[in-house]
Amino acid sequence: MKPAVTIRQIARESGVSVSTVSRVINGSAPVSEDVRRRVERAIEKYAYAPSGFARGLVSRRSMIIGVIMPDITNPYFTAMFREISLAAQRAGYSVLLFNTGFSAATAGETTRNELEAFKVMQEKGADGVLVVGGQADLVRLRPEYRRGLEDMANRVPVVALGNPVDGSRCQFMERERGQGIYMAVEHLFSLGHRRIAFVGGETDVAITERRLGAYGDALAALGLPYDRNLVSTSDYYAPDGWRAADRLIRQGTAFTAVMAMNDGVALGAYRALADHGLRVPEDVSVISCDQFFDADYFTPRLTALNQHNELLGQAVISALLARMRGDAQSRPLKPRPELVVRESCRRIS
Amino acid sequence: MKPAVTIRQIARESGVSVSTVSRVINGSAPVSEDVRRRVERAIEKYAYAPSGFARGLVSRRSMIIGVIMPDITNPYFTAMFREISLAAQRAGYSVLLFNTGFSAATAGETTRNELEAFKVMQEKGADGVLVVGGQADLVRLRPEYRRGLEDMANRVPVVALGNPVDGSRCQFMERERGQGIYMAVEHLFSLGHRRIAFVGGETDVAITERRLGAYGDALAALGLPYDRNLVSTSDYYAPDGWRAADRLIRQGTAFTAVMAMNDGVALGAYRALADHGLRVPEDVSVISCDQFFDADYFTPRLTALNQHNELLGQAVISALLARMRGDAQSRPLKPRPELVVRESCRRIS
DNA sequence: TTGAAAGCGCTACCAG
DNA sequence: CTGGTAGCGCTTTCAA
Repeated sequence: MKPAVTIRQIARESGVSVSTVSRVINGSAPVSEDVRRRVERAIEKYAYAPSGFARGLVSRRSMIIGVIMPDITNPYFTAMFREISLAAQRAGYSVLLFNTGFSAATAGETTRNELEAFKVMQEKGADGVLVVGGQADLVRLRPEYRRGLEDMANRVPVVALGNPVDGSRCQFMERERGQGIYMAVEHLFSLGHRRIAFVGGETDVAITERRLGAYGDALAALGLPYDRNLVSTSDYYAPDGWRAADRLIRQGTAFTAVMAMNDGVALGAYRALADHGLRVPEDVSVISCDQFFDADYFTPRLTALNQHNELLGQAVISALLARMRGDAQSRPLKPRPELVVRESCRRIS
Repeated sequence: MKPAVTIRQIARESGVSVSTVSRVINGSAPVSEDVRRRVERAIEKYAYAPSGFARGLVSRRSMIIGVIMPDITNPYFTAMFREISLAAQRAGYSVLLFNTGFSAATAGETTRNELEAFKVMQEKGADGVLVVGGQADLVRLRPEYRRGLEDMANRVPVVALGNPVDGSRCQFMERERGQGIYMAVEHLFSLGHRRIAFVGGETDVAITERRLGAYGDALAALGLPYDRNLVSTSDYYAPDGWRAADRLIRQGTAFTAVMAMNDGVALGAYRALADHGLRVPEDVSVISCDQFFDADYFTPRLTALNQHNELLGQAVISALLARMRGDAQSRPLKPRPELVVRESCRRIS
């Protein structure tokens, strides 16, 4: 590897002082046209890239935004990440991504990863950090986590998408409060369904609890009884949807419709249903509470709630950028869920 | 935001010199037990995090690995990223991820993003960088790209997963050379299929060209004619699979099986087939050339080539880490594709 | 419009 | 085993 070229070499090469080179790089003060050109030529010639270390040391800015997520493999996070990354780049920032592997089931071990991420963000001098899900999504946080999060928030602006912790210095933003669930239950109800199952999601995770709560409330509002045998939780992916639906079917609970936590879970549910000779939507209707990318390509096309995760991602990064700028806390837009009716739900009797 | 605490404050607080604090932080020299404890207590008390800027400036290491990918939304990249991220973290590195949005169709604009990423990696002092796909995957590279890549490779170890460029300082690694395609074609052939369509993928992208080449070769080896009406390219996602398959059907070309570029494309093809009243596998068999996460949950379960993208991710990051260590170039393991027979292909007449 | 010089926080070397 | 100190490459006064 060639040794990196420094500002001094550029200065020497163009016959000016380092201060002047710095000025042309940052446009921080007027420089004569002639000098500017000479300097730019030298920079070009040596493919000079100013050292972020040195810059950061004096400017106290890294132009790095940290993003901490549990599982980039999950389309929900992926969709958000894409927006975050895009907005960050547009604003001139690079993104340091930590994929923590956090899951409620393994919180004992995976919390370490999150704490480690918090520490690293401070070390790298991130100008702002986004905590998306993970332990922040849990109903109850571990004390170490709270402390770690707070330590970080004391040093750098942080926006967390998760369950609010009061007295915290981070700004918390929440996902939908369950309004979408009402729409879904009502849709199913209007189609004649009375035995509506809920499938997928992990207990203790705020979003699951919230949706389950909304599901119960919606049933109650419609005068339907709440039957706990109709809820089969597991996790957020296709295998979990399969498992949860399979369990539901085997246990013999009668139902005519299933609400799946998201498209992944719905896919698994489709599969489990088919395995038991049940057709969608002829025998069972399926609706997803969180649409991913391919709902429109499922067979049958999947009726789903579009939670506008891209907008959520945009909202979260905007809030962080605003916070970094020191702007007054803008009222964050909370995307409103939208029911997209496709082919997986059917009117019955 | 509280001002960051520095090593001097820790030194003062624990009544020792900064050198000593540095020693306990880095374990770079023996320190008496008593002193070590005092220092550690102070570090803990102030939640001290050493400045990566200052450290990097002197040590010339950032403990950052850069990853440049075109689309984190694509499960192929996502699967690789997860492995990369995991291995990097294990080795003590953080990951700076650039999602460039590169696509062959918009190379004109998106190449800028890649070049920008190269520059940023140098500025941030990445200790190594991984270029996964993007323009590196194209059959022909733009000169600016080559230059940008080379400039970066002159300063930092880089491993690129893509079409090899000779005379380059980056280490190139390639994805499968089409062996899997033979297996797929043979499988279909052995099931009695003679009219095998190829769907999805963008022309000019190395992997597509390679697979198309292998497809042609396999047909030839089996004594089957190559009918260009049987190939319908588009892109790598479900909508593209739909479009390509739909076009194929509408144009009236006869076929009994389709090879889809990947699971996303296969999903779209399933959909297009269904839209035309064609059943899988009764009327048409479908096979995917690149299995993603949910093949086993499709209905019917999707027969696919497992290209072991996770292993690829591991191979790529291992190669980079080795390169960073200055190890001799280890012969990189190239995962061998594996045909996973499920339910989407059927024996015919 | 330009240059000189003082650090930013840390590591590493040199003394002791 | 410990402390002092010289930079690392840059930005930012302060003078000229």
